[in-house]
Amino acid sequence: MARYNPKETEPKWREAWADAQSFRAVQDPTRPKYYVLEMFPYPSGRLHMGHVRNYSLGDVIARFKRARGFSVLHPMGWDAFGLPAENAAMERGVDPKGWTYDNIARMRDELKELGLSIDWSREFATCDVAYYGQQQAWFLELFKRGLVYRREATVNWDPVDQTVLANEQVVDGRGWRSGAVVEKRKLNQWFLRITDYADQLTDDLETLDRWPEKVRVMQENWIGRSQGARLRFHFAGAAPQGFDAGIEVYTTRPDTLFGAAFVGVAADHPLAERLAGADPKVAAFVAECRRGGSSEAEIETAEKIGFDTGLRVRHPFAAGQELPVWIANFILMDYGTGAIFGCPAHDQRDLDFARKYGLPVKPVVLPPCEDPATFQVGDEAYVGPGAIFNSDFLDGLPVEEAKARAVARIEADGDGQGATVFRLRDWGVARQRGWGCPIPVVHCEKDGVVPLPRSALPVALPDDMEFGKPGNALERHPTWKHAACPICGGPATRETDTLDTFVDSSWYFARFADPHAAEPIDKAAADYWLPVDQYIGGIEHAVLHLLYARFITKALADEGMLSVREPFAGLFTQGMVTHETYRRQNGEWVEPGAVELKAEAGIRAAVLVETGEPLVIGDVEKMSKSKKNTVAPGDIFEVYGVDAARLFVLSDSPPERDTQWSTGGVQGAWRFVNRVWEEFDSQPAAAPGGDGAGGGEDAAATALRRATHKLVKQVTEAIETFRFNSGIARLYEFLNLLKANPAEGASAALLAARQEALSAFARLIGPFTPHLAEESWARIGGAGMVVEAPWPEFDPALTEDAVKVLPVQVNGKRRGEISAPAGAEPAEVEKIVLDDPEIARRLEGLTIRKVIVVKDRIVNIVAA
RNA sequence: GCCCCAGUGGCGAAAUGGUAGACGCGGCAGACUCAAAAUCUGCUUUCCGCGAGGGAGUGCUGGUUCGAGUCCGGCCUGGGGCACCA
Repeated sequence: MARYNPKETEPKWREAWADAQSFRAVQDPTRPKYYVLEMFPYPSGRLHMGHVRNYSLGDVIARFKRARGFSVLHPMGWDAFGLPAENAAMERGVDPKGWTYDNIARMRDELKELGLSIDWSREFATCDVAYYGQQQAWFLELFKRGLVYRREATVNWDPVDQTVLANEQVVDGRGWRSGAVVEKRKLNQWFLRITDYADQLTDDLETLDRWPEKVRVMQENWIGRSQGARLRFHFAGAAPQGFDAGIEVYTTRPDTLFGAAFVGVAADHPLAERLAGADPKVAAFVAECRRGGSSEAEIETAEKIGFDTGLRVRHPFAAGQELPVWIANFILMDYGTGAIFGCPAHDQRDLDFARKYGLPVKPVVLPPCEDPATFQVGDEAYVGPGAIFNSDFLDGLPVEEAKARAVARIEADGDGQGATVFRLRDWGVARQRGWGCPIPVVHCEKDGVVPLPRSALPVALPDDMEFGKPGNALERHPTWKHAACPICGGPATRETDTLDTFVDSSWYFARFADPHAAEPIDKAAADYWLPVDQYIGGIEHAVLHLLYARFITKALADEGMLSVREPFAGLFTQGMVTHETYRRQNGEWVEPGAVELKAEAGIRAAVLVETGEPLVIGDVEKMSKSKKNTVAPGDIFEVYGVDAARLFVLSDSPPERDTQWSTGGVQGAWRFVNRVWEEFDSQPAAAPGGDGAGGGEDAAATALRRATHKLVKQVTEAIETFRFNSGIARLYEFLNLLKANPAEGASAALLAARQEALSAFARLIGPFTPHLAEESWARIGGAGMVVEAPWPEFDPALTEDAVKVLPVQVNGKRRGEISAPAGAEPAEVEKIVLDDPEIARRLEGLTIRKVIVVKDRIVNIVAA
């Protein structure tokens, strides 16, 4: 009996699958389709354990669905534009394109080694002209629809990467890649009108019932829809020049208007800027506000400061009442209208401001059970429900009703209207980078910004850009940008900004439906395959990629290019792969490969292999180069084979949780692989046929058959509910049972039962350890390959035991057990229990009050 | 501050309201071996007991229930997200 040799078997089966084109996706109208997609990788050149986990998870689903009779699409591609290539180019003087394609070649080999059930004929990279040329095509369509526009805007400028960042790419005031503190700059910028879809993007979240609640909440918060009203305050007396119409504010609490103490505007509000131009004191205050940083820490600690302009406005409801106009640093110009009315009694921030500057605090919402004569607001604003008071025509109304009444009055007076405001901003998509998808427009002196005609596509990147220094290599190129204006034919300059790489990844899933189509998206193919039934990736894209992809899908649907309005029907966010960290006494990190783990007196210790120096075992953290706690998948494959690596990464923790890589763990998986093989290898070739019933009856055979059918049921359910770790645990358990019923010396009945068990087992492990499954299947004479075999079925009659062992509790504590026929009625069970001498002994001296029998489960006797 | 999620052995974890700790890792003991590795077998929540057996136990606390890791209320700790958002 030979030890299982993955180095021989694994490549053999990968070749067999490739030869048979087992994973080719076929548009088959007679079968239900299933589209499994994992977020495609950036081609860094090295596969890491996170990839192994992500793609193994998807592969389990893909292989399972295929076996269940679905027509499966499981493609792979490369998110290939982006800064790392430019950085490599700058540091090492290589060409980003060559560097990227080399990396792709290397990673493709590594991914193929994983034995994934991918249709490689659909592979593409976003840096293929064939891909980004099509992207330019739909970009121009969106341009025509007015979803693309250009304006001067204050943008997030990353001084290290020397490019603009989207709001979503600024985390805690720093660039999400470079970590540099982001500066504010005014630039002419390209935007996609994602805000046109803000309502839909919020509303449709409700339809995504197979998305994690967490992700939906994060998107909802990010879009930040709020219902309120816009409302104009008119100046009492002469209005400043240009402000005859008054000041427009946005509020979500029109019900509290009678509690207004002031009107405030942002420091960069046009009114503040006008006043600053005329009054040095205002100018000085505005300048002071600007000095405040934008980082979270600075905002957190920044004191609320204000400046009384001396201007006054009229209260819209209370005739004769006037409110002072302040400039305040806490009001944001880019939210709402950049102006507010302050109601200190019912808004904490307004209250802090009012206390500081001695403004009146007048409560207008009365909390339940408070006396209007005595109710006062102290240091805490009252934001809860209640009845309006001190408010003229709103008196006595509950908050929600008062809001509606106040808005109705504002609208009747012509001073404003109900309004919805979003936190979401339009998506700034231009990047000042050479390694990206060119924006297909030219700038003509005569005709301005001119989109190119479809016939001028693709606008391809030049192959001879110079990446030796920072900045935009496309801009620097000597000739590329010169072009003819499509309108006048005169000289024009190409746009040298390229698109954010998140644009590239916002539609790739649709391109996979037919990656070679002459149009961006082949409608018939997309109609068949989309939406993605199961999308799998990291939680870090909860807002960025997943929001952009939803937006582009809706925009393309409105363009008639897609029929679906949501790209991903099911989303699964998997956890990270972590590892223990090790440090030398001097604090230096040590990689796991150089560490030997020991246990002395039951306590784990780590030493440096080379010198025996004791190491400090640190926290378990996400695998990262800086902590040196990475393990190269290739090294693991070399020692244990691919299947063991896949199995461990799937078996250790629930998929949504972080999983901890450990040498011991993968060794355990490796042991399982070998033990499985031993069972298959020990089964005689002449064993009776596979339905298990052929060998006659005996107790061991019957028990094994029941266990087999139960196993099929349990593993099937585990895969369907993403509880892969539990499913694998059932397989481990079952293997132990097989070992307890060895082929050697087995009866004919048991051999037949084993044959049935092994036949099911080989197919059940297929999604997890596909190579081992094939080798095992072949060993017991399975027809064809596992990838062609249907998923095993179970006989419900065999998943239920004929005799049930019921635990018996007395007053909720387990005191013994009895056997009863399955489905026995409570009265019958009760009799068995009370006749049991052991139970009777337990009940001595007690009076039975009640006997609870849960059919086939448990008995509880209440006695005193 | 607001919104999610989680808390179970030495560790990763498992348990339709029904025998808590399956399965794996680690550990201990034994078998095989000249020896080691590999492999195999047994034990491994904790306390009392030689034992049979018994007590306690799922972050804390109260409740619902014949019965709670699971449901409800209050708290503690950790993780994630959002936040001068009017």
